Amino acid sequence: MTEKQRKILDTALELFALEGYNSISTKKIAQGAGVSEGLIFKHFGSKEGLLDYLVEEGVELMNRELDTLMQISDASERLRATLRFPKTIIDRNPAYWKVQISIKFANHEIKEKYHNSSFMGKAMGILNDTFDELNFENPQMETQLLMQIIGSFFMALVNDEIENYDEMLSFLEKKYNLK
Amino acid sequence: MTEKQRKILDTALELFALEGYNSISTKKIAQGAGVSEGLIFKHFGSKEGLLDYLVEEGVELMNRELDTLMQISDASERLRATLRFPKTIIDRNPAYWKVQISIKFANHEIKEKYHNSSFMGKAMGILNDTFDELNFENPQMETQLLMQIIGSFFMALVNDEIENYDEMLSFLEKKYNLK
Amino acid sequence: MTEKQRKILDTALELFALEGYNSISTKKIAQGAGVSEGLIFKHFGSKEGLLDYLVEEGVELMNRELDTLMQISDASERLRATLRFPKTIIDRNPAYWKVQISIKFANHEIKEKYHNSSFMGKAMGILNDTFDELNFENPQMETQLLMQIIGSFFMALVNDEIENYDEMLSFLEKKYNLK
Amino acid sequence: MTEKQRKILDTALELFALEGYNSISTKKIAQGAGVSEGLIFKHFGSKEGLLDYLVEEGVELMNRELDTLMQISDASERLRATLRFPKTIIDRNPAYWKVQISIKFANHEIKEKYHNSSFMGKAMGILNDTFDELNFENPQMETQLLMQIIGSFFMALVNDEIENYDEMLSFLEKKYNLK
DNA sequence: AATGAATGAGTTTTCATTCAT
DNA sequence: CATGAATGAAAACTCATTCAT
Repeated sequence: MTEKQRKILDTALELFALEGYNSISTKKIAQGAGVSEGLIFKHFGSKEGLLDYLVEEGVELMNRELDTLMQISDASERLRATLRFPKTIIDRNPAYWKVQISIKFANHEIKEKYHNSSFMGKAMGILNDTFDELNFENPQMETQLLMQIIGSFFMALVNDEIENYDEMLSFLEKKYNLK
Repeated sequence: MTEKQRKILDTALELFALEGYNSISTKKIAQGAGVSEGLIFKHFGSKEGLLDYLVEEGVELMNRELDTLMQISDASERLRATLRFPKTIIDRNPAYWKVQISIKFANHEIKEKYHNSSFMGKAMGILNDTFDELNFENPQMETQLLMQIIGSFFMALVNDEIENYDEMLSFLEKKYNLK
Repeated sequence: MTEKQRKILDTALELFALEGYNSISTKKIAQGAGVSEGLIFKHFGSKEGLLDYLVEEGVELMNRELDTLMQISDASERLRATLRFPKTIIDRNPAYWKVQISIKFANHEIKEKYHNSSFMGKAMGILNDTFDELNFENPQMETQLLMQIIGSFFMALVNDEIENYDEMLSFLEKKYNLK
Repeated sequence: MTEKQRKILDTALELFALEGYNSISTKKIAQGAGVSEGLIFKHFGSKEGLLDYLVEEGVELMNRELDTLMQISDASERLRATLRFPKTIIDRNPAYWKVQISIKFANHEIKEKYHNSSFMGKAMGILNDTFDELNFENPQMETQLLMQIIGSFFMALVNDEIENYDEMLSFLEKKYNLK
């Protein structure tokens, strides 16, 4: 990957997140990245091809993060890490995830692309096993509920809509008997 | 409001929901509504004016639904109704809310408009009072968490992403000691 | 048809003929016609839609010219008129046919469109009947040959590649025993 | 000439014939030939340079074919060969002439290039001498007419628009007293 | 000789909006 | 109230061409 290719990706990621895929023109991306508009199409084929590339990158990185999560052997510890997961990975790579996730939630077409992707199933698998190990009464329902909660936290965090996230974490940990 | 005015609003609502505000042209709306493109501008000034009108309508109806919720005197009953709230109002007016809510969640600009609107505060007020009356330990945190959960249910429901919603409700009611 | 619509058609016809369909941009047409580029698409849908319209117009006018030819009752007279046909109709509507025919012969896609069109069959029918009435030995072959000759004259005339057309006509009339 | 150079020429010839010079991009040629786009410009300077090279090649080969025709000493035989000329050379080198000729007739710019080229004059010279030797009354007019006919046969043949070419040849030979 | 990254001007087409009727 | 002709700016994308390696 050439330097300019990377620059295009970074710029697009940032702009898509700020104003949405539909509102950002390829011209703006090119200007932001300091390259010619044509280069975007040379490298990514189309505006949607560029988006695909970004989404794919996000999926792969997310899968790697989930692998890390999965390797925590102690179930309580793993559940605690899961609750902290949104914040953890956003903190580790702030700009990147802010935009990746806001793309995901802001956009119609992308939601589809993401949804078929492996990592949702993987995440549910991890959670289900965890609740199982911890002998929760209804691991399946617990999983489903927590997936919703974590999803909504992801969205809230990238939109800076949560101030007292730490407080919320303590609160949740108590609910899940982790304290 | 003339018949054509109403037709424009209904068509726009549906199309915005299906493909997103940015992807729908005024031409498509006009064709769908069977009116001339000019008429949209005569009545609503601009495409954004049309959107504003729709959002405003949604806010007002939501406020009325919340008023109904608020009038439930028994706190347990009220909390139960709150959990059921997303499904209840969507069932009462399926097409309407499917689109109103999917507009809200799919779109950048609209999110802002909605967010400043009164009903979020009102909803939080109701929830806070309810948890208070029910002597929950930390009403504020409970409120914040349940707002997230309910929000994510709204989104899941309009996208038909939840199959076992009733089971989920039972599960939640148990969590909130309503059973 | 509004005045501007007609202006677009006339300008396009002229420019297509001068430099070929592919080499003329919709921008050039709009500038030449003194209208906005968008108007072309409002009225004709696409650049190809504009071409279709022009071709269709040509087919219809050609059919009408052939009807006139067909109404000549005397066979010798009709054959003489047929030989003169290219020049006759080009003289009657010089600019129009110059471009219509040069479009037809210069362009790949259009050739197809024209070829399926009725007037080729109609022309062959007229010629065949004529040679029949005049008791030519092999009317079918005569028809086929003369169609080729007339076609090549059309092309030569619109490209101003023939100086001594009248001489050529006399020569042909002798060949066909019309003198 | 390197192997890649030849591949470029062959690919371009074929593509130009299929879709026209203007509609074929250098990218398509490069892809079809399995070379980089840059190489086309290295070897031929520009897209038009590539075209020039192709046209020149065609002119030279055509000239050689005409030389062969010219060497037929018997005038009747030569005229017969002339009538068969389009079919003869197309059969001898089918792919090559199909495209060379369809380029010539399909394209504006190329027509000019061809027209100034030597072989048209040479062909007319041969025909004129032939009709002279055969004591036709008006060799010049005969020449002009037959040039048109042969031209139109070339075009018809490359477009597969003639089924009964042999029958047509017999018919013509009779017309020219060759039978 | 050959590649492939890069460009900038150009292409067709879409869009929200205005205005005379 | 309603239409539809008309606009101009901007959209995604293509193209021939250059150049460093």
